[in-house]
Amino acid sequence: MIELRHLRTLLALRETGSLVEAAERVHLTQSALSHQLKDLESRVDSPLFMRKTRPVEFTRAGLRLLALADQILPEVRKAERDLARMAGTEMGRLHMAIECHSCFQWLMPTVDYFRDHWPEVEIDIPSGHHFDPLPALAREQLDLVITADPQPIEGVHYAPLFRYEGLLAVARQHPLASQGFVTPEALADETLITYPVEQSRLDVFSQFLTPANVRPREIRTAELTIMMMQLVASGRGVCALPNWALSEYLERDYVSAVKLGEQGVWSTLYAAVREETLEAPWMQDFLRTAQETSFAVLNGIKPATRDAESIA
Amino acid sequence: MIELRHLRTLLALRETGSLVEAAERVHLTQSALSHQLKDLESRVDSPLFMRKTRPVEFTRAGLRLLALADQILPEVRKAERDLARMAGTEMGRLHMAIECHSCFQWLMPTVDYFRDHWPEVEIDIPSGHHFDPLPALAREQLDLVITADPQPIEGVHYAPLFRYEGLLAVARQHPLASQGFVTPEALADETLITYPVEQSRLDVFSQFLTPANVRPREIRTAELTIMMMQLVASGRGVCALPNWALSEYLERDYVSAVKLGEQGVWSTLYAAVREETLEAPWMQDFLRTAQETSFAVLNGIKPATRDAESIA
DNA sequence: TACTGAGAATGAAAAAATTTCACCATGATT
DNA sequence: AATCATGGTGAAATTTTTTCATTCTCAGTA
Repeated sequence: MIELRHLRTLLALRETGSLVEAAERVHLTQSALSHQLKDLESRVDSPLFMRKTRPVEFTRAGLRLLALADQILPEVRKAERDLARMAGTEMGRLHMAIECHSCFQWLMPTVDYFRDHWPEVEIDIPSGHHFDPLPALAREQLDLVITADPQPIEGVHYAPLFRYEGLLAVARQHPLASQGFVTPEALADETLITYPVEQSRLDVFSQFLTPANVRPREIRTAELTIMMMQLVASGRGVCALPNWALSEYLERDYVSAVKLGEQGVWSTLYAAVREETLEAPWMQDFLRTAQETSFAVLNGIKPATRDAESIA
Repeated sequence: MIELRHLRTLLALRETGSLVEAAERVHLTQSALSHQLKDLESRVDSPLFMRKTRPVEFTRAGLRLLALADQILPEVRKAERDLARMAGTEMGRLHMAIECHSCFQWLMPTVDYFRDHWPEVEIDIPSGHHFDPLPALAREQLDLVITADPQPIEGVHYAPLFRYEGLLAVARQHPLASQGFVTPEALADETLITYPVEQSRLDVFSQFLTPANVRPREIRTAELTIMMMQLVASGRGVCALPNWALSEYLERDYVSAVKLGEQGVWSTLYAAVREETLEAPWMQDFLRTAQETSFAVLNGIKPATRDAESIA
C-alpha cells in the first residue's frame, strides 16, 4: 500500500536527481532510499525510474506517482498547518540571516508564502547585524541561516536547499566571453567585483582563486547585483555569481557568462537550523517550501542547477 | 508525520462509529487502532475524537483530517488503479452472488463505478445458479458473495460492509403500525411475505421467530421488493426487510415500519472473498467502493444504520 | 450498590517494517 | 589500472507497528 513517505521520497528524488541527495533531503541514508524504492516498485509492480541516467529519468509509473504527489502533498501540508494552528501551540519566531547575498531573489517568494500561511510566526530578516550568523544561530539570536559553507556546530542542522554553479559574468565583448571556461590565472589581470563580505566567504576565492594561489589585479565591491551587472556590462570588471542570479541578465544578453574552470565551481546552499526548532511544523513547512520554491524559481527562470551539470 | 494509514483509519472510524468495527475494516485489532490513534493524536498534538459517545464524535482537528482524507484518498485510489493497469498484470474475474435479495439497490452504483474504472475485469452477477453460494466461492465458481451470515470456511475472508436493522413493514392502518415494536407472538396471526429463499437465510426467522418458536399464520413469497410493498400496503400481509430497503417507501408514507422486538434485529452484511483474490488491487478497490457507496447511499437515503441504533 | 458486558486503554512482548552497516558492482574519470 | 562517486544488497540493528493479556470505564440492570 502506498504511503505518503513514498511520495515524499519521489519528490525529493525528482528535485535532486540522485538517490544520494534525495536521501539527504528526507533524512535517510542512500541505502535506505534504495530499499524503500525497491520495495515501492515491488508494491506497484513496475519500475519507477531509471537509475543509469543523471538526473534519474522516471518511467510512466513513476510519473503517475509524481503527479499524485504533486496533487496530494500540498493538501497534506495545508492540513498539517491547520492542525498546528488548532493545537494552538506556541508558534515562535523565525529570524533569519542570509550569507549568500543574491539569495533574496528566490527567498522572497518563500517568505511571502510563509507570511501568508503562518501569520502567527514572527518572521524577519534583521539587517545590519555585524556578528557571524552561524554562531548567532547557535546563540538563539537567529533561527535560520542560509549559507553555502556548513560548519559542523553542535546542535545545528543543515538542510540542503539546492546546488548551483558559480559563473563568471563578463562584458559581452570581453575576450573571455568567447571561451568555454576561464582559468584562475586569467583573472590575475582582471578587476573582480564582489559583494562587500569576507573573501573567504566567496566561492570564487575559496574554491577557485585561493587554491590556485591567484589574486585578481583589483577588487571592487558593490552592494547590489544590478550594480555589479552595470559595472560588468560597461567593461569595468568581471564578477562571479550563482547561475540563477545571473540568468535574468543572460537572457537579456546584458552580459555573458563563462564557467570557472573546466568543471565549473559548484556549491550547495543550506538552511542552517537549530535542531530543536527543526521539529516545529512551521519550520518543516518553511524548509519544504524553500526547497520547492527555490527549485521552481530556479527551473522556471532557466533550467539551471541540474541541467547545466549534465550538459557539462 | 501524517501517513495515509492514519487517514484510512479515520475514515473507517467515521463509517463504523466505533474502534472495534473500524479495526475490523482495516484488518487490525482494536488495540492496534487505539495505539495508532493515540500516536496520531500526539503527532498532531490535539485529540481527534471523543470516545465516550456512540458513534464517536470528532473534534475540529479530527474533522479537518477527515476532510483531508476525503480529498486525498480517492486520488490515491485513482493512482493505484492507473498503476495496476500500467503493471499490466492479469486482471481476473469478478463473478458475484447476492444472498441478501434487496442488496441490488446499493450494489448497482458500486458495480457501475467498478465497470467504469476496471473495464478489464470481467464483472457479472450470474443469476439462476441453484447451488449454495459460499461453497461455490470456495470452489472458485464465484469470486465474491454478499451475505449476512458468515460461516468460517478455509481460505474465505469476510469483509464487513455495514450494519443494518431488519424492520417489519406493515400497512399504515395496521394495528401494529402504532406500536413501537412487535413481539414474535404478534406475528403468529399474520401473513408474512418473504423472498423465495430458505427460511434459515432470513433474519426474521433465524433471529426472531425461530428462537421464540413462533410460525406466522401464512407465508407468501414475492420476487421483488416493490411487489412486497404492494401486498403490504394493501393489507395482505407484513414483511421484514432491511431498514434501507424500506426507506424509500417509508418516506413516501406508502407503508409503516416497526422494530422486530424491543432491541430490534440487527445484522452485518459481509462481502465474502477468497483470500487469494483479496490481495488484488481491483478487489481492494471494489471492497472499499462497496463500503463507501453503501455508506453513502444508506446515509443519503435516510440516516439509518448508526443513527437508528443510537436513537433506540 | 454491586454485577455484568461492551468498548476502549495500556504495558509488555512479539512481529514486522524500516534503516543502517559493511561491502560489492558499475561506470566514468584520471 | 586506479580512483571516485553512485547505487545495489544481505544481514544486523533499530524503530515502528501490532498483538496479547489485562485493566479500566461506563452504561444498564439485578
